[in-house]
Amino acid sequence: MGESIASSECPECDGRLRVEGDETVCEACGLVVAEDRLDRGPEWRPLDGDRRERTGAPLTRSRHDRGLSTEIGRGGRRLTGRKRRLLRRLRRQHNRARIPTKSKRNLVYGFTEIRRIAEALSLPESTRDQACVIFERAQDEDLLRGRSIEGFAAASVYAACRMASFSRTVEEVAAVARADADELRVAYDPMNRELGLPTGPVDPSEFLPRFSSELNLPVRIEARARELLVDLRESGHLAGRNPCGVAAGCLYAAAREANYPLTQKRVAKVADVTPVTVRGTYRELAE
DNA sequence: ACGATTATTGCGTTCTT
DNA sequence: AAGAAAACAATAATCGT
Repeated sequence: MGESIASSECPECDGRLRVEGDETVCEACGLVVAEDRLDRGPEWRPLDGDRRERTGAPLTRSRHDRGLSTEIGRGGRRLTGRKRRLLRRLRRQHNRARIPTKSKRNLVYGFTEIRRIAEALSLPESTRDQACVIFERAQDEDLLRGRSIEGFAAASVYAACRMASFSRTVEEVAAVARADADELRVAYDPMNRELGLPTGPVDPSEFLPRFSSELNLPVRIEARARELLVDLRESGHLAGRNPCGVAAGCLYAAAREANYPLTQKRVAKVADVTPVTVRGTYRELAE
């Protein structure tokens, strides 16, 4: 067989690949491996009323005007002073007209920040756009007043990741956002409450691929850790525990089982927990 | 405000080289 | 024998309810 259609490992980090919407993304690093947005029927635009009469270029959620903007360039410089002044005036007025209201301005700012965060986290487009949807809903529900836009931008990204089973910790998001972890939480809580986000508890297995590849562990160890995880789940041992810590503990146990050299300290570090926590789930596994 | 989980710190023990 | 890693314990901080 010539070129295989679906290789199942990420070319960057060997993480597992998953199809999400039009994209094939790496669960570990979020790299978009393949994109295919040709002829997939009507564009996916949730929560957007019935305005589906437009046609044209693919729309993106992450610009307030969904990419349908026109700019007046400053290309030719072979103009007389009078025409240059005219053009300059036109350009200024045009740019003003693009942003009709104050609230739109906030949207623009929020979307810009979301783009920036999503870029820093190498998130797939679909997740980024989902974050924009969430942000816009939050503003429509008037959740923003008295709270920071940056916090909501970060929280939107965090929420979108969780909804895509792509969870990042609030610390990870806050690290690249212009908001700290507290701001993120202060924004996320009302969003989760008022918007009724479909986010169940975070499954520790969502962290296995990323941790595993950061530690360069063989795939068989990650697979074994996944098995240990379902054991824990079935015996009800992971209620209320930090999912990162549980994932780290399973990786450690799997490595030790295979006599693969991996210290508690190292897994604990990539999982952003302490060795004590790793040990906690490790001994749970020794039933 | 409460109970459970986790972090932190310190220290005697076990494993590796 | 020396140094690192894992285990243990007590207290403080944090989180979910």
